[in-house]
Amino acid sequence: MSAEPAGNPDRADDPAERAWHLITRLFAERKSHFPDIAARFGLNPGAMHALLSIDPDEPQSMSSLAGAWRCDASNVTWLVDRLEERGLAERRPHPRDRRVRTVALTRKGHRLRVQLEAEIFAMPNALRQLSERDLETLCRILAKTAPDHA
Amino acid sequence: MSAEPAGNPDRADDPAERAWHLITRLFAERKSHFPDIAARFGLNPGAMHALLSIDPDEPQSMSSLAGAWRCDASNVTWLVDRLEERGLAERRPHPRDRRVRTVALTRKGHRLRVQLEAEIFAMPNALRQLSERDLETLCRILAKTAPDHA
DNA sequence: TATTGTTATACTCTATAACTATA
DNA sequence: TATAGTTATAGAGTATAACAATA
Repeated sequence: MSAEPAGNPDRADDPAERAWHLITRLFAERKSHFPDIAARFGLNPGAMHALLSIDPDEPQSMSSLAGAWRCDASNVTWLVDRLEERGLAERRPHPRDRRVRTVALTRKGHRLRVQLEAEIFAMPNALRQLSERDLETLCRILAKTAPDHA
Repeated sequence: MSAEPAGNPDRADDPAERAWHLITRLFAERKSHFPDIAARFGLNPGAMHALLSIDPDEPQSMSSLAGAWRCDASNVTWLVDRLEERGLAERRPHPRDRRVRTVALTRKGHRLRVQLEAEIFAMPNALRQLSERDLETLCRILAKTAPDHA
């Protein structure tokens, strides 16, 4: 949302808040570039979101996309129409239920998605400036926050 | 964009990429809640973005907002109209240039913004689970990435 | 004459309701 | 009868162009 870094100044003495503030600041620097990136690829926010969130490996039904995107089913129809027009996605029949249509990225859609991800999730330069040792420490600690951490 | 964590799997051996992957994963967890939060406050994405990005301390001109929001000036007129209708922002005359109108948050707008920020930038629980010692280490390293780091 | 902001207008995006096909 | 998806339609949001006021 805002390009401003986050964090409650009243809790600057809380190390968890301070850490989160620093993390959001790192992310805010990227976030401000999103509209430019989308425009450069000729994508509107909806198409960009769709392209990034369609599972590249497993086709999903229209209704599951409506759930994931939190929008009406009729809007999924419209959005997928736009992606199909650009050759980025395609509807496929469901192997068992003939009512269902699944959506998959085309080869072209895949390629665009990869390019898009590279720019959207590009690492901020600020991180690159840290020493190898600091980066390893960062990874070790942050790994503990991952859902699959033992 | 996507709720998926980011990072290039091909570079999993690069500690900077690994660290960034872990950070984006933390942020993705928050990002997925944004639509709910906006809906809960009765805000659409445009209004939420506007409320968060209007400088609470210094009124800005319509044209500067158009630049910041990367949209047409006529859309700023429309958007600010909506905020004014809800009593969240108000137009003010510019002290010297009578062509210019500046936009400022009302007291009500300020209050809503604060509430909004608290939810948007709420710290993920995963961070809270780290030890005091890990959090301090995190802060020490991340502080080096801040623009004002000596 | 150039710039700021608004208005008139059209186009894009999204939702609601009615409909078709299948289960 | 219920569900998946589309179509018809209306409404919200955004842009382009013409305009009024001021510099």
